[in-house]
Amino acid sequence: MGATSRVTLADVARAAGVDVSLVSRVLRGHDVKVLDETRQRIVDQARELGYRPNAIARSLRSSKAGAFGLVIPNFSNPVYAQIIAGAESAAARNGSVMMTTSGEGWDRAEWYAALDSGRVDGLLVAGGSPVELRNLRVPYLLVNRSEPGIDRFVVLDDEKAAGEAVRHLLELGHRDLAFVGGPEDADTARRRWAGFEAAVAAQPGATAVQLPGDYTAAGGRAAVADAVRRGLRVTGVVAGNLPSGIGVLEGLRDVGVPVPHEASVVAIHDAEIAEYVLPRLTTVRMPLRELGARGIELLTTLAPDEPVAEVVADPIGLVLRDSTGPVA
Amino acid sequence: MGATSRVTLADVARAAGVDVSLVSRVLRGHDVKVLDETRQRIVDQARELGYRPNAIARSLRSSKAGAFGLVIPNFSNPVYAQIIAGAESAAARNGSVMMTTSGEGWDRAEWYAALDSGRVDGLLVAGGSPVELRNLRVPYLLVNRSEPGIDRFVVLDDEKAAGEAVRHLLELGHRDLAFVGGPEDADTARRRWAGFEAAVAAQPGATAVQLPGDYTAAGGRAAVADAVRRGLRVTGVVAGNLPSGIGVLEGLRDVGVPVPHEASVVAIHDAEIAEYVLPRLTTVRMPLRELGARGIELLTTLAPDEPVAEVVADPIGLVLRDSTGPVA
DNA sequence: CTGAAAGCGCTTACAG
DNA sequence: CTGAAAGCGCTTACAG
Repeated sequence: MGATSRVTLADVARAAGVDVSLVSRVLRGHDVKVLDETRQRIVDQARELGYRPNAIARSLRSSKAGAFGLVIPNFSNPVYAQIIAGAESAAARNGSVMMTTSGEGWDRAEWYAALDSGRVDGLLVAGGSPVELRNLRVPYLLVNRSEPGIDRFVVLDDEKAAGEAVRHLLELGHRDLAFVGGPEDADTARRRWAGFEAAVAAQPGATAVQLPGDYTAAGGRAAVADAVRRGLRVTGVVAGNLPSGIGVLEGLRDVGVPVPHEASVVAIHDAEIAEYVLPRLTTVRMPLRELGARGIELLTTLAPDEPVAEVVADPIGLVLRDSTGPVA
Repeated sequence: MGATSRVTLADVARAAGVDVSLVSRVLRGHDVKVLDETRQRIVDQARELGYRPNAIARSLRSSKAGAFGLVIPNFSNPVYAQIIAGAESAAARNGSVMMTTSGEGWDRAEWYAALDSGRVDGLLVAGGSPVELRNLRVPYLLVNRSEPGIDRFVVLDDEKAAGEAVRHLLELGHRDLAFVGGPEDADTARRRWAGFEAAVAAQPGATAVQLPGDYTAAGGRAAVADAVRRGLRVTGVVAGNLPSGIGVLEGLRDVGVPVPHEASVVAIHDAEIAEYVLPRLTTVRMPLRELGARGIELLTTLAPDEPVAEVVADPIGLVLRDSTGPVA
């Protein structure tokens, strides 16, 4: 482990017989004009001693953390995994590490204070309470959500995605369509409903109804099962997200409606789990990686208080599996 | 955003008409004996100015990062979500933030250097190449794996878990048992096989066979399907992990063996996805949260180079669902 | 009870 | 081409 007293710039300088400032310049690979021999001595000694720059000291001096934070509500949603992957790649290109956290076990306020303390150059916020954001010093950006009164966010083109789902169902001949929504405070669900409704309205004779959901499998299951039991006529269902879609599959089974023979189901968002359910779930793939990457790019290029309201629209596309088919 | 020039201790000190050192002591809530009136003035001014301590400066001064890192191979495996959750809670209790990262997009060596630079007080390593670990300055601990030549790790009681799975199948009357293994380099798979074999051996007349897997659904599917096609007689299958188990379900369907009527399947590890497949998958729940939490505890209590080889054994337990039943 | 000083490990003008 | 100085924002002995 060799956690024995870290080697500092001063150690290298002493060993090489030069000043620390010269070591710093040489090792950082700056504009330095040094004798080849001196440079060699410095580089050799640095390697010999196993010198590693101290990021903390560098940060303090330069007021640059070399790190970005990503706040998510929890790690068990595959949607976040994709956002994280995109953000990590973009951060790497920037030479910054990505540090993702969900603040489980912390008091919200304390936790935000701990994050907002110079440790990161910017914060991507994909979850957590928006109230605390206002007081943040560090530049932040909402990803995959917008919030009234917050003028910095990147979202996906939820309307387009819902529209794709509807058009797929319409092409298969479905006319009685239902949308399983999300929780009250999810702006994504509102936009998806808007896209759903608009796409249905474009088809004469087609009807749109919204079923109350909460973005969970249990919610989706109950929503469709209840609706069918109450006599709702529906052959095409668009689920607001993946868990809902899986729930819808179960709900339809509960009430004896075979999928895709008597009803088709499409969910917004794609992830591996869609392959594992039965029938394999048709989805609309969303550019989540691209969203995460774009978030980091904006954080690195925008002024800290520059407003931004961006929509990442591509690539969005239907992933055809077994839960959709022609109308019976 | 107010990203305008951060407020420092010096600003508060000036406003309160005292020295920075006093402000530091008061705000840190140390042993300080101060006039109530002075303390009040300091506290008021700090709030008034919106002072937030700079974690970087504090770190540099105290050589304590107040953060722990967790390295995982990727975020899309639900097993890691549970480890992360446990680690975050434990870190919070310690007043430290947890920063999780997978290094996607980085060159391994560069990335380890970026992590090993004073940013964290310790590193929990649940993935990534072990070779780089040797050169690390920061104290680290392997979680959920062991590695030859590395004497710091916490693992789960994989043998016990496999044993539980086997005993469940034996109780149901199954005697021809198969284990779907993991990749060559997964020590967890070796331990699970050992536990499987020992438990089967304890039952006279029972037979154990190992099928080659790779911890993926595709691997599990191919393994059982091939085995059955080749004429292997098996009614009880233990899958080395969750994806394998889901694959086994599909493989059995491929070759027309109904589950649980003609074969039972149990997977090691439990997560929400087990509820979503058909039939719902019986699993052995592993203490992953506890593992993550224990990792952080050890990192905070152990000397940096103190060896540790710990097994987190509880709670391990069967989660009975629909993929197991009495022998036909 | 409070202040002045030193120093954590760097980087960046500024001299020479 | 190289060195000496200042300073990033803190904390912690040490004085008084």
